[in-house]
Amino acid sequence: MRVNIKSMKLTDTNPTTVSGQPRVPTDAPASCCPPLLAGYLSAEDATQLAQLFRVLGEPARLQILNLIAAQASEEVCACELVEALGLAQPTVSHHLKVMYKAGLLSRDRRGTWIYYRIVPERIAALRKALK
Amino acid sequence: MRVNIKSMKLTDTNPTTVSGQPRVPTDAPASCCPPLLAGYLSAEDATQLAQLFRVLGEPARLQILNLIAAQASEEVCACELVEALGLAQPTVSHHLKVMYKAGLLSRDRRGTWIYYRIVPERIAALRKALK
DNA sequence: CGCAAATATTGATGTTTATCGATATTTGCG
DNA sequence: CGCAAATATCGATAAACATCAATATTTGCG
Repeated sequence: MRVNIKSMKLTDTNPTTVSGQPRVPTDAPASCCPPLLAGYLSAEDATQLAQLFRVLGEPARLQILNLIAAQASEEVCACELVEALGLAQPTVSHHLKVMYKAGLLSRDRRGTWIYYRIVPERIAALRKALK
Repeated sequence: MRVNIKSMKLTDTNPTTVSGQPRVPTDAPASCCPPLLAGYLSAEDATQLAQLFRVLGEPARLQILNLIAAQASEEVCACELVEALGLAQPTVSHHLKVMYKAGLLSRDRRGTWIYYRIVPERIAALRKALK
């Protein structure tokens, strides 16, 4: 799919922060779905929730989360991940994009590097959905 | 180099119970993986855990869980699911098999019918892994 | 056994997606 | 601007998988 330049500015990249504040993509709701095991789950809720689980359904992505969580700084540079995961750079970039779009990661650009953090509320929402 | 994410080897059906006791597949460990966000997650752990999440990464399967949880009897007949989900019978059968093999569901055959239950420990393990 | 109902398997098909090499874009710096 | 490093996108490929129709298997019952 080819996105033209004008719409790209709006949909794809949102302005990066120069401060130290990580950002969260606008299209990812903070909490997604009602509890899976209590109450009624609509088809749309099921689709949303499934999409989130699917993001976690990839070993490399789980390892990314684990690697970030292991840092005292609570963040990790994308460049480090390439080496740590043993995957090609485009592959890592893809996984980061998927997780970012799912709202599981926030990003913070500092110069050439981009640092990723876990969005804890998003993980908590997932845990909550498993109630 | 291509990393081959090995799919679950579906050894065929294990013996079903004739008694009223639900069974759990032997190849599914009760609890799977160390916490995702604390401690070190090995590649194998990541693969195992990802496989579990992937099972949940399908709306129909989430709806199955939700439907079972909605029953006062805590169980549901496979035949009811076909109608409830609006999917073809083979498709439902497939989803049930996947969830059963993943240890998320237990089954109990009573005559021609097969009743499925949620395996709560398995869900709890998943929630625990999201810590 | 023979039938009917429930469930499972098979085979085919279309979609999604993980992966990589090649290449483009972004960013800081001199 | 021009260069180098980090990241993103593109295009291709292969694997995984959801889905269904057709068919097989299982089960209870008479």
